[in-house]
Amino acid sequence: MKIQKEHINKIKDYLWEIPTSFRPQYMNVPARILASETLLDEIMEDRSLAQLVNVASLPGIQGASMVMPDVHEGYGFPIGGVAATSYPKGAISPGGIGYDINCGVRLLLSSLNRETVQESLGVLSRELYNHIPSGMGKGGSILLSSRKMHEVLRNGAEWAVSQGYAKAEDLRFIESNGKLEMADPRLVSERAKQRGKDQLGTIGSGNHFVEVDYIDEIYNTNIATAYGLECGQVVLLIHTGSRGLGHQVATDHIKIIMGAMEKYGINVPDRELACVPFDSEEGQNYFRAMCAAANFAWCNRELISWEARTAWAKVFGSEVDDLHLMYDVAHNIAKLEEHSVEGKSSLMIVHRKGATRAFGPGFPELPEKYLKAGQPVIIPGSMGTCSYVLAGTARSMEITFGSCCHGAGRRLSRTAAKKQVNAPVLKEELRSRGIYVEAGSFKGIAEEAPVAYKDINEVVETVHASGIATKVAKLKPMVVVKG
DNA sequence: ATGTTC
Repeated sequence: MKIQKEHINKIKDYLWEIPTSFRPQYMNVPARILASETLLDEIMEDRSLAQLVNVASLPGIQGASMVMPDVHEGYGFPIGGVAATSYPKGAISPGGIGYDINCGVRLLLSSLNRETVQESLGVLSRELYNHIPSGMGKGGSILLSSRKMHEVLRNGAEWAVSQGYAKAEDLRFIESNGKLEMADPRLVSERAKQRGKDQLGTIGSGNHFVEVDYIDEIYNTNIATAYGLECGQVVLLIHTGSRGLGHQVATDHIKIIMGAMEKYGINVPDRELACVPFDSEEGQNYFRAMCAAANFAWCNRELISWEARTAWAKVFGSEVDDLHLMYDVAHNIAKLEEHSVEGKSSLMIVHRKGATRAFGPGFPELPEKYLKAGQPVIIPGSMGTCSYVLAGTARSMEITFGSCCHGAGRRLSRTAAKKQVNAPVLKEELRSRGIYVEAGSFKGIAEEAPVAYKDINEVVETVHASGIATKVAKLKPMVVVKG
């Protein structure tokens, strides 16, 4: 099934729709695309839209299946996708969350400015690289006993605080306070726990990174002030997830759910969309295991922050009590949330895969000082390009179930990128532009080259212009640490 | 994304 332009209707600027009449035999709702004309052309080159149409067939799906402007194809669901299903009988589908459960990003703020750190960048990049293990299969300095693993899976970021690795004030600035109460560690397999036991405080590989940036431009002074952002300020960006543990949770439960579908009479057009009713035994077991893996990921980002703070103190002096958490947002997760479709409000299971939550002003979970501004939305660009901070809006609740894009989004496969990119040359090029790259392998650099990604500016302009989030600040990189 | 095919 190849989707052509003629199948897509323009609803309004930046919003497109494939109606249910395209595949009436299985689309339960329309499929919607948030994109500029340019990005839509790019999106049509891979299988993203075919996958988006498939998602519209999920049992109990509400409103529309949706993709953000950074969408690209993934396992079953497109990455950059949002699907809300009715609670409690609608589908839960692990493919709608992805293998890297609670992959997410956090932003830490320093009190230093660009000029002050300039001379220390070489030392800083090496200290960060040495303190934060990166790369495929890499372990860290903490080895969790099975008792402690249980505590991490149960308590998330809170565990890091209880062990003295983090400040209690961090917790208020993490989505869901870094802990999903539904987590049940007993539903995480022994094998998943084994894979994860030495992975706290490690970034992994692929698009995961730790980056030092400075704030290049402020677009909205009021919101920037509420978030604590100033022009020229040095900040730290961390992007990673639940590592091998979350991957194993997804693997284990996808297998179980594939085997259970038939007994619930569920038929989906792609086996990678495997799903069961949320309130079924298999659905609950997956969801509770997913929550535990999400907690592991939050604890992981907390431990990486601890390592970064340690490296920071070493370079800038131990008297610097710096790097305060601005916010930590998940972009691969399912959440139970109240949303409104056609004027009727109800509880839904919101699957976000490569999409961040972007709740508007007044949302009670927000820290008090962000209440009027709305939820911070952190959007990393590709390596060496810029990143953005935006704020969620009331509008996002109307069109995207309170969601926004999560990054630049791939446009070339990893294999295609490796063919096109000369990694040592790229590293030199970035260095000549003042960007220090510390990476475990040239392979990683080639796969993450800017040419392999969409234009982050175009993606951010799209979400800003469509009103689902509002631009607050632009970040430019100085140091990139990768696996 | 991932001890990149237990």
